[in-house]
Amino acid sequence: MSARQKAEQKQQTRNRILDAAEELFAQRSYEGVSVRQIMHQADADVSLAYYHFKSKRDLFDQVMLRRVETLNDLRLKALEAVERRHPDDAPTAEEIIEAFTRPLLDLLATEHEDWTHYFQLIAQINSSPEWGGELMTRYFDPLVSRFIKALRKALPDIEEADLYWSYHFLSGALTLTFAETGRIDNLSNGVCRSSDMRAIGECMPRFLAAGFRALASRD
Amino acid sequence: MSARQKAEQKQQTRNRILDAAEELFAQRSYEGVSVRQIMHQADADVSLAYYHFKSKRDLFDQVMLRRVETLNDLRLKALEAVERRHPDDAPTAEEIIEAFTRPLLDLLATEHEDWTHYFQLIAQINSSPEWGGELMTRYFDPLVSRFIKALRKALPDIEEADLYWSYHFLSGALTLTFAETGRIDNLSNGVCRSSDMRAIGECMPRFLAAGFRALASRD
DNA sequence: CCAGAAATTCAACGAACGTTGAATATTAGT
DNA sequence: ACTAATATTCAACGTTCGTTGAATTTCTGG
Repeated sequence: MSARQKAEQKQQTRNRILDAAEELFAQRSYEGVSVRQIMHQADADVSLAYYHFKSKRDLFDQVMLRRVETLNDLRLKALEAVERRHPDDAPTAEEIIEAFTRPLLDLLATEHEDWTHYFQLIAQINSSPEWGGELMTRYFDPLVSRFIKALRKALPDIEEADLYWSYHFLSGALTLTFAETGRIDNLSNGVCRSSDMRAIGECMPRFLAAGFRALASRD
Repeated sequence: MSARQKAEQKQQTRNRILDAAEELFAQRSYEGVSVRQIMHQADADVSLAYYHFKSKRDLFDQVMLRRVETLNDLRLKALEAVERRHPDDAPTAEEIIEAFTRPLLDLLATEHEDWTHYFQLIAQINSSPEWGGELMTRYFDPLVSRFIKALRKALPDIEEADLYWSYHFLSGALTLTFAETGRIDNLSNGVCRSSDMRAIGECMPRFLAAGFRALASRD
């Protein structure tokens, strides 16, 4: 085995640990899961966690970091693609929201197993007062500011506060929806399914864009 | 001290424990808080928790139950009041959403200390796959079904699935907003404040009603 | 084939966990 | 004042927690 291959195997183990941690953190929260449980699921010794990571908290941070860059990249590219289609005028609010949403839909549709736990984790963090303000800001602020700028251009009449509140409502709807908690399955008696990304893609951007426009138009 | 007064004092202790548990559960999640920490904050001995409650989990359930009836009552009354103002025609979607939202705004505006931790707790539960589907259904389904029925009447052209998805988006926006995580304060650099119930009352129902209407109108 | 680095396992630490049974303090009715 | 019930405290149980240092395996480069 070459040194190259060895390094790859180390990454493999590291990723197995990250996978296990991601899934369990998403299901039962940070404090609700022990390092032992994570390492059992990863099929590795407990102390190996502390060879690959500094602490439980560091492991959590690496779980977050592993995917955030990919996600932010995809979303940014989607936004730039939309803007490239509008060299002169501004894109519509719905197009921008589409760009913000589509990458999540696509990832969940094509690589569901890889991403579903991550989005569950984001949802829990987003609505936690302990972690929400701080972590969401750290990981998503640059991208979000970029989208808000685009939305401001699409809706020139909207007031600043209304713009931020609109995004906040969008954020709540998004994170809950992509967390796939099964709530809507229960409530609708099976009429809607949490995992139905096609249905979500159809109605969510329309719903949210209409909300933005309602606050943008004076009355 | 009469037997009556004694019973009241017991309730006082019980409520002190519930207050402490509510606040800490809301801030750091169920597993993130120990019974010892709760009883320390309640300024009482650890084992007193097990005199008043069967277990940690039972304590959690009683925290949920203590406020849910009050809340559901207020919301139901608000809906009935709206319907009484429309003996012939149907209320608008915005009026119904107002009735769903207003009680929360009022409680947070007038008794903020009492209710803020409860709404934080609801938000975390709502977006947790472990608890979300089950608990939200148990505590809120009857009321929510009642509101959805009213919305169906207000928007006769909406398809069933779109109606449930719309409510789902509303639910996400609502729970995140009332959780007051401080996220919007960071993002907006102080332009918006999580605790500004007046601002929320102004824009949230309009935003959400427009979303519902956008899905109700064919295109 | 051997030296040495890298990856993994073993064994254990003190601390904190949920929970319990017996002891104690407080009070109401007689 | 005595009793019985209720409310609260004390002391401890077995378990699990996050973390660590030393031993051991695995493998590469010389």
